[in-house]
Amino acid sequence: MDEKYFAKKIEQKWQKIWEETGAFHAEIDDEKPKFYALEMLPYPSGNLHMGHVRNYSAGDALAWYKRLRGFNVLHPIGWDSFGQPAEDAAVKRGVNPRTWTEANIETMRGQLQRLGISYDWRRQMYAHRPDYYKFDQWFFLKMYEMGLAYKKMTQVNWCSTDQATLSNEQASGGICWRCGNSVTKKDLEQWFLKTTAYTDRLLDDMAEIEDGWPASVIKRQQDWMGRSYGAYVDFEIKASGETLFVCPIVDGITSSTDVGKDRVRIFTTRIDTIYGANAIVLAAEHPVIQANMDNFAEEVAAKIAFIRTENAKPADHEAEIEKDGIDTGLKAINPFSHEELPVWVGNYVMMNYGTGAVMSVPAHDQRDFEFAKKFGLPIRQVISEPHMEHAHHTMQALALEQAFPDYGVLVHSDYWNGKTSEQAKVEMTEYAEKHKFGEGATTYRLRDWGISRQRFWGSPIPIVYCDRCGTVPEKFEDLPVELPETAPFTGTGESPLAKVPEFYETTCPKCDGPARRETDTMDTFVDSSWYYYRYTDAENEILPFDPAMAAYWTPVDQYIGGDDHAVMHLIYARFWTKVMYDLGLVPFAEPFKRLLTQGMVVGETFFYESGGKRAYIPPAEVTVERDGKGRILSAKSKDGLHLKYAIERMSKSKGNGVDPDEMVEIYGADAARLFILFAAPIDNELVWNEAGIEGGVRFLQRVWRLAVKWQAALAVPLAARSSVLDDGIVVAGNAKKLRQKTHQTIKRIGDSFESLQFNTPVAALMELSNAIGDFGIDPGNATEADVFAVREALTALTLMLTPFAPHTAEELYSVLVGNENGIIANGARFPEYSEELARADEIEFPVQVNGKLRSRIVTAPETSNEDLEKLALADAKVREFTDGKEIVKIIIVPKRLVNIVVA
RNA sequence: GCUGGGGUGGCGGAAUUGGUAGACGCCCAGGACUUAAAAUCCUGUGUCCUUAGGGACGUACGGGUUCGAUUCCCGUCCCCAGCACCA
Repeated sequence: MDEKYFAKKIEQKWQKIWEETGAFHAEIDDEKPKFYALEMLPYPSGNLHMGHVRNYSAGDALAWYKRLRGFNVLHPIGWDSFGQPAEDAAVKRGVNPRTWTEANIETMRGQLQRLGISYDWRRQMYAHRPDYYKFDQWFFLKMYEMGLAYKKMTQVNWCSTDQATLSNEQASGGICWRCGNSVTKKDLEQWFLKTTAYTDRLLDDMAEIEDGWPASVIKRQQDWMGRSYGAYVDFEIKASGETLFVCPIVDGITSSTDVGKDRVRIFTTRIDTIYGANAIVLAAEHPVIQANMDNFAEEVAAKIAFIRTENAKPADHEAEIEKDGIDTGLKAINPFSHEELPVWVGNYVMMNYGTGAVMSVPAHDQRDFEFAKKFGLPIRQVISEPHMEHAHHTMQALALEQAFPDYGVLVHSDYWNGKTSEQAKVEMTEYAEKHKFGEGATTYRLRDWGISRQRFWGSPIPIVYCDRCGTVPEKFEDLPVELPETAPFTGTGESPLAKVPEFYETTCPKCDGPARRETDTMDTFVDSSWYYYRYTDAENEILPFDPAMAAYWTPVDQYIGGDDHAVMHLIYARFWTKVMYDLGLVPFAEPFKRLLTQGMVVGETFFYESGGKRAYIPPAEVTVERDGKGRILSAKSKDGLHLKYAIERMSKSKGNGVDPDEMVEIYGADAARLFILFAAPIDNELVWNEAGIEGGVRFLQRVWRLAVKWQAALAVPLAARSSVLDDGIVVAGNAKKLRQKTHQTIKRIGDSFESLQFNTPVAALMELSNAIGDFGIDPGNATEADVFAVREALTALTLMLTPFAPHTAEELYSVLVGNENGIIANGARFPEYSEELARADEIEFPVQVNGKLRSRIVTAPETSNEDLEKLALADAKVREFTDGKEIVKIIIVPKRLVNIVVA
């Protein structure tokens, strides 16, 4: 053992040993309980960033902890290696996406290895390699067979200048992110997966996992899927005096929108308020409106067109949009009251939710209320507060200052008067069903998952178009449909694959005639929907994985990753698992038992604004003036420019990133990992500050020096001694106190891991090492009991340090145990704590007078209440506050405190 | 606006769910060692008052419950995140 702590030396040494001994190779073992620790797989952009380091340090700490607890741990990693940046690199720099991707993976794997994360490297999966994406295609065909994959016409964001389809983000603000010209909508046939067929299960199965998932993620998924219970109601439509024009069935709209040529279907969650309807309001894009456009008065048509254009513009989330609309002149008949209502178009009714049509009940819906106020429509209250008299309601409604959306008792509703909202909702829905003008209905916000991408760097969709047979799925045995070596990359137009005849020219799997392949590729969320199953059987060529292997390892016991994947990725993965359940591949429907979302790693950024965009200056090139509290007063660039500053997510483009390699080079992997977990609770945002990491190094050096100091005294190998002291050796004084601290710490750290806290156990380790440092007895004068206590403390410290600083721990452990086989091969376990030893034989009782701390008495924790009372009352400092006063009562909390109440 | 999570020293953060607020670390100051520096070690470090012993105040703010509140209840303010006319 070196006198000094050389991080790099021991890190390289143990990384080599781990690799040579296959220390982290996981194999099925029915003797041991399994634990599947999973972190979200990285996109191989070229470099690891500190967010990755945080994520993987936490996952690795947990994996090590579970190993030490005797679990058979699966801890794998892979590469989310399909996606746009590879293709952008091809467009910009002419590099082949495959070459670019493989090189990046190589770099990042090296970085992860230098951090010493304990992965089973044999199990890596690479989304972009045919042996993996073959099974993206396999799943697609299965879903096609199940009727879950289908093709339909939809609108996409389209930039006509660039001839490119854009994602919503790329079309943000209604302008193309690349060329700045305005974006239009374009119809395109796209493949969809029927996530909506699973919405109820996605929502209902949350009951299974809600204890193990952050409440915020559960909530966001619920909001995202947006289930609401209500009813459809059909209103007959009349064109006042004229014939009504036929309303065509338009694709892309809930099929239930169009129930007939002369009816319009609305969705409501409040059918009980239907007698209060004053109008039917349709979205400007509603098919009934579209069909009658030519028929409307000029100003009506103009207004509708205007609203439609406004709707197409990107929404400004800051401003509240004012209600707008126009009476179309059409009339609708309320099927309950038979009242004739005007049909309006309103800008607040959205075509893509429900049926694109609502009944407007201003008295009981705030939006309808605002609409009615603006256009002077009547407001009729039909739900009363239960205590109010019937006669007062109409008058009151006129005076309403806002809508009354609560449940209550029905009034002004004929037959239904006096019923509660709850009753009326059920009975009125039944009535509508019976009379065939409506039905109970549940609507969702969630749409089907569009997976077509007009890109090269993704898994080809295994479909063939044949003039004779139509749309034909590729045969399973002919998978994978492989990407060609390269394609013309322009970054514009349709999929690059459409320009590669060798790719798209094929024969029909059915009739062998000439046919053309689908040239779109799949969304990369497909890859990440099932990769964690592939780890359990990474080289299977027949199936995505062997169900028996997956049955041992999955479901994932702990998933750790960024909060930003709370909705999309985690819904798709849950959806995929449910499909797999239906296919009989897995015996459960929820893939992740527990989820931990870590906070972002952020840093200071400096920038100036030009043309509405921020131009960033790397912090290293900025002169910063700070106040005594460390807050920034001003910042100047090299050329004297005054800069603005913020705290933002670390990224290359903002120049505020920290290079993990640099951290490892300067401080060592162990210090970097330990510090990033220590610096803040895992779910908090972490503002990176370089000074802190030095504290991490100092701590490891301190531990190292303690080991060096005691090495000679502890020279007898651990194995030669029993783990319990021989009878007859009395452990007392400092040794006893140290043992106490050791056992208290063992308990604390164990508890912390179980509740997924990583910052507090590091603090506890620091305390324990401080306690060893403060032991007060030199190795030269140590008794056998002293040596025992120190050995116990150092051994526990070493083992409990393993999850945070595994290299250092391995090296220290090898010294303690006298061999270099490693912690795992030695069968080391997380130390056991003893309640008995952790108990202090003297504790400090605070003594309060009237709830204020006045003194402390030190005595045995078991001291009786009577004795505590006596001791407290006799205390000189206490008497200053009690003398001459009447003692009302004395409260004693066992093992906690004494509180004397005086008058 | 709605929903969720927060507000504790100069900073990051602890606090066994009602019982000594500020663990641990960073920063800063002083000291030891050194020719010097680095490293290391020691001491101090919530605010105010006090010659000392000590005292008063203190967990966003205002109330309340309690012997006792960072913790529970009511009200207000502020911050962060998500959603945003979802009928």
